[in-house]
Amino acid sequence: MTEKTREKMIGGAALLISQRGVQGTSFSEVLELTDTPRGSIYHHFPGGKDELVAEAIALLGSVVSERIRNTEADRPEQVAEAFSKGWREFVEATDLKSVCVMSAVTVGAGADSEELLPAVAGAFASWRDALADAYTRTGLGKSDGRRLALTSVAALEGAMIVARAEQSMEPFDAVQQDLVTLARAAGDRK
Amino acid sequence: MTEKTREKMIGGAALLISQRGVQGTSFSEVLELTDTPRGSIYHHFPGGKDELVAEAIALLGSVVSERIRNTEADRPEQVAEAFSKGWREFVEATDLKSVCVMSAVTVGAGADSEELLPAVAGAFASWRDALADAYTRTGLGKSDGRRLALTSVAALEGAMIVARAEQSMEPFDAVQQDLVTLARAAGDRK
DNA sequence: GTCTATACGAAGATAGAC
DNA sequence: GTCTATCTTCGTATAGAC
Repeated sequence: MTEKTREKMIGGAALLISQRGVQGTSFSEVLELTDTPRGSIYHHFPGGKDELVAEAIALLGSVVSERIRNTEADRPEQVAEAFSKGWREFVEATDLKSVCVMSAVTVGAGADSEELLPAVAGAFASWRDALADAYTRTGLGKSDGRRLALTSVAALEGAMIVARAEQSMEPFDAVQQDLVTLARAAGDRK
Repeated sequence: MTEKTREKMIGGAALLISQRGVQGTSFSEVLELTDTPRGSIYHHFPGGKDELVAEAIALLGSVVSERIRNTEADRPEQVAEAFSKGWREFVEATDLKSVCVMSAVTVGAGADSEELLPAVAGAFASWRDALADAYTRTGLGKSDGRRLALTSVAALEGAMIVARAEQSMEPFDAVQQDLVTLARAAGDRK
């Protein structure tokens, strides 16, 4: 079950990174959480920690953009609401102890491994493009769609951080409501 | 010049934290950047690294909330614009290599020192209250003002992260424009 | 208040056996 | 593929002299 071990490690790393940051996540913790053998790390990830983190980025990047693409919506505000809802569920499921993996990697990227930033940027871009698509499909103009997509991503990344710090969902509620307002207003202008 | 050394260390730590994260910032780097004597660290900060980080949080917390309180604005959108402008200048001045200290601490907080989170939460609260005040002073209702304040903080925290990852100011532009739109719309509803 | 030296622990990474 | 053992580096923190 080679793939199983590898996948488990990646998933576990993603979860830990979102809760403790990249530098706060050690191999030992990943092994313990995922119940995987220490001897396998450098077999599965010859590139070491950076490679593991890169896989976690890729995993979350594709999961989320897939999810965006599968969103069914007739109106722009439904796109905003669905996107926000996905993150909200994640944050609540982890007891307000998580931020987005992308934020965690971005923050820790200055120390070493600046090479991970492009991977994060790629994930952000894929989310933004998928969101922009969804917005324009529900009637927004191209430039409104792209701008709203960018704002949606940024605002929710930030909401997760503020919510984690304050241990409160209020920032989330505020952002979600305002994103819906923006989307609706943009839709009405058409 | 006791205070000088201490202040320099705090300022340098704040800058490094915003660029490399908390765990990515070592005493050695702070000392090198600020040209301060190694022997003074535990004299000035008997609580060790946590105390230094706590001081950086306090410093930035009060600087920013002070700045918000000194903003002159007649209309809500001017509040949003001024707040956004402050962060934009910071990000551009550091060559798109920084995120907010509060984000950096929040991300790294899960690993150890969960005790720093309340300090971050306090800073966020002070910004939010100062912003909410500014919004209501320009005519918004209490609940609109508070919600918009929360969204402003979250969206800009996120904008800094996405901008850092993508090495682009576009997320910033999008967030700023949308915040202004929201503020203006809220003002017009009155 | 500042110095040097050092204790102590943790983490990433490698080597070689099985 | 997985194991154990170990190397090396680095960071925080402490001790004690000046």
